Amino acid sequence: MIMPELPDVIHFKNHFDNTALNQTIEKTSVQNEKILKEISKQKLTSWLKKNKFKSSNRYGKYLFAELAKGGYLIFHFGMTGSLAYFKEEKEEPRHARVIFDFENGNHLAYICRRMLGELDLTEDMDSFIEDHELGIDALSDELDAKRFTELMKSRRSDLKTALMNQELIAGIGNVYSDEILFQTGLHPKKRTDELDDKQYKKLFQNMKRILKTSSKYIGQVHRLPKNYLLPNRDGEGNCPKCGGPIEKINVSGRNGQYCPNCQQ
DNA sequence: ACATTGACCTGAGAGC
DNA sequence: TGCTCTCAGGTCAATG
Repeated sequence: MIMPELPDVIHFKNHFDNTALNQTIEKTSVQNEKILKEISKQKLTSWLKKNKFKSSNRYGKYLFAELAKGGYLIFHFGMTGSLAYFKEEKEEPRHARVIFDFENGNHLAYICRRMLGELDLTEDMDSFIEDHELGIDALSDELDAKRFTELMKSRRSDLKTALMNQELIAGIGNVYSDEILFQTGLHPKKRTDELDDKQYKKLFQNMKRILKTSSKYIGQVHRLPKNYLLPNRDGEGNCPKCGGPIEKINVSGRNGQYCPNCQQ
């Protein structure tokens, strides 16, 4: 199953860009109004009527679809959200909460099984990002090792919690924080003030590399590099580096996984 | 300032 | 086969 973190949202963005851009939206069907949360069904449907998705931007775990007539439709995927473009009505995916019908007869479904995601509208991306107190995007070119280190050290918490804090760096969730720490050989509960600059640089480089690499193989974990922890989650999977058992660890209420041998 | 806990929400899959 | 029930972990809010 896909847990929508930054690499997954890159994947959704690619799908969206390859299918849904520049087509007139004829109709928007809201199957479950609770997914809108901040906006009304009327506002959404009227805003999108005869409009077009002009481009898209990803920020953290959010996808902003720019509308030809101004403003942005914002997709947040919660834990179980995704997008699927389809042609025939009978192909409509399960748990589709909102469906966009295009002039060409095709459709885009916003799927969200557990209803923890949200669709929203905004006039301005920057103010939305500010209002939601999102930190710098994890893959932003403006984020370098120095700034990353400063951000991480600004919180006195454990590494895993700091990595997942969207106010510091936006985009990393439970799965990829585990992977980044695993690849760097750091224990999830190590404190942010226990690392030196060299270790932070390594952590930073691994973060960038893992997020980029993973985005190419969403839904096909077998194609990930052989030393990744990710395919070994949830099961009797062993550590791909030392062969030892993967253990669960509760960090800030999250179910983290790590190798006690490789991550001291 | 940070940690902890619970609420939101639903269904896949485990276990019996 | 079918029932029950645990569990998944993104984000926010309340409490310690």
